[in-house]
Amino acid sequence: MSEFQSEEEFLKAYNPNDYDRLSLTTDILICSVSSEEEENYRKLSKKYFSILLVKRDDYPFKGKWCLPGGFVRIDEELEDAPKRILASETNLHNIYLEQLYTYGSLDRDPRMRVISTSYIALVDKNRLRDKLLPNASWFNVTLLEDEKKMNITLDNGEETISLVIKKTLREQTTDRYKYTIVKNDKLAFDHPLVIAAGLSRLRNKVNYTDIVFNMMPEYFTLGELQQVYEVILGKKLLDPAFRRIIANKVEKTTKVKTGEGHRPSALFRYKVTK
Amino acid sequence: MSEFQSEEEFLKAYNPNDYDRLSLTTDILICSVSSEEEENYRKLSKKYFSILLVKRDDYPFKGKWCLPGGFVRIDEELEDAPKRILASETNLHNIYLEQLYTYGSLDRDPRMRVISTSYIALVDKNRLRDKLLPNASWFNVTLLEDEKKMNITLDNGEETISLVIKKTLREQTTDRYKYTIVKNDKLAFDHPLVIAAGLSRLRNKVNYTDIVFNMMPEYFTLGELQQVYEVILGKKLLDPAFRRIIANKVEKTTKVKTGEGHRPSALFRYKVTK
DNA sequence: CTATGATATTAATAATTTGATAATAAGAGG
DNA sequence: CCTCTTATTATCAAATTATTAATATCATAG
Repeated sequence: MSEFQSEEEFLKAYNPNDYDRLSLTTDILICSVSSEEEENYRKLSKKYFSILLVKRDDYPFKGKWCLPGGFVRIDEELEDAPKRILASETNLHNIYLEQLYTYGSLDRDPRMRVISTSYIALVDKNRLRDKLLPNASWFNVTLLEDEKKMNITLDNGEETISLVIKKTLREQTTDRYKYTIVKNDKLAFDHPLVIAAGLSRLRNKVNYTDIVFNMMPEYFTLGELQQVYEVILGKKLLDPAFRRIIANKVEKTTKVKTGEGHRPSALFRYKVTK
Repeated sequence: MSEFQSEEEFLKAYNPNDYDRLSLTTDILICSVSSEEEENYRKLSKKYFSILLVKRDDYPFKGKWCLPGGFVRIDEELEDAPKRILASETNLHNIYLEQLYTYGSLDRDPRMRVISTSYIALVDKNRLRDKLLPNASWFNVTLLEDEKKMNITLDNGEETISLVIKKTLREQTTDRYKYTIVKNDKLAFDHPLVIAAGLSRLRNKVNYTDIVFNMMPEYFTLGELQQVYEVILGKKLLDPAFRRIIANKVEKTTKVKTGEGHRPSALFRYKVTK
């Protein structure tokens, strides 16, 4: 039973330092697909999916790649931290942002006990007018997944990062799979787990939301859109089936994309449905 | 650039107190359905869904109900905290436990800056042999939801708690809905948000996982199972459709349930499929 | 000891969705 | 103008889901 007469009285006597305190950081999986500019410049024949990594030029994990992130300030709303970091990396505001998972292993940071809440952000590269920070780079993502593991390959044109994450089936006791990093040479912290969680979330959510359009340019062909779905889902889709599913999410414009050496495609736009 | 020559050297010089530190708690939404014992005793004609709340007998929020929870210890794995608390409340181990969401509003705890990672736990009440702690109580849950709001009613036989949570549709900028508490008289902290998040997660996950069986007794009739699905999904299901969906997840036993005043039902058991 | 009520269970059929293949369209490049 | 390539649409088959109806079986009332 309490020795206090009122909530006010209790709070006045309360000493926050009586409890364990720890540090909170946030890590952001920033996702996008290739931009029109990039496609013209590099003569790419298809859309691909990519994530943004930053090279660490300081300890810990000096020289390794990591997700953009940083400490959550004591006087900052939790969701404002990823927004702030996103703005500092890309100079973009008003970005799709969704909380992924909170990681809190005792040994995830060699410096001290750090908890990290991860977020996934989806951006349209065409909106990125400013240059990236010098130590940031977009990595093309390839994901091969089966019941036992995820093979993730990241490639920025100069360097290839190969991750293997084991999926352990758990029966009743908790979430369906437990993810364990079994191969990781070049990424800092437990960031492979964040990437795996983000790609899984995306792969799942693509099926029942319009989330993908956050990464698409304003105008796109259905072929390009289908390629993005295919990369995220990791499988080929049949044209008629894809078009049936997508039909009421997009609207045809009068614009077309020509010069591809074949029949031009109509350009579509995302149609917000109520 | 760093003034250190190695990771070891850096870590030796590192002072954790240079950064903001805050407290981390965990809250657990413990879910179950009515037990056989309870049904016999109270002559219940159907299964219902319930969550466990604890009455606070100390400040802050003295006299209000809240989810079981507590501080995460500095030397404790993040997932071990909810396990520890679950064991102290129910004396059960090896329970289905899944991380829900991390809440970090500046004003969510009047004492100080506290971040809370919430979990959902699913238990079979029939396994609860010990009495509950004196200040804990199971509340029957009714959920009415539409595009604009969630109406949640909690009832433990003596007291009724009525929550209203507004769902604000957000277009592209983030997760589909933003949840805001618009009515809450009897729950502490932001726990109505945790309940809403948990019920949504359950409602969604029921469709593509076997999660429900974590709350079921070993033997159950298909009618009872269907009732649980119906309460979670908040809608009536047609018998043949339900049976088709559930068919390869359960196996018929030779047992039957009689004495109900009508044709007896076969008892089924969960069949773990590879 | 039979009629009735109640839910269990399954059968049968209609409606809808999805899968797969094929046909037609139209610019680029020779 | 012919061929290549991808775009786009049509068509039909296959599978799934929805709906209705029929039958089963015990408890209880009379």
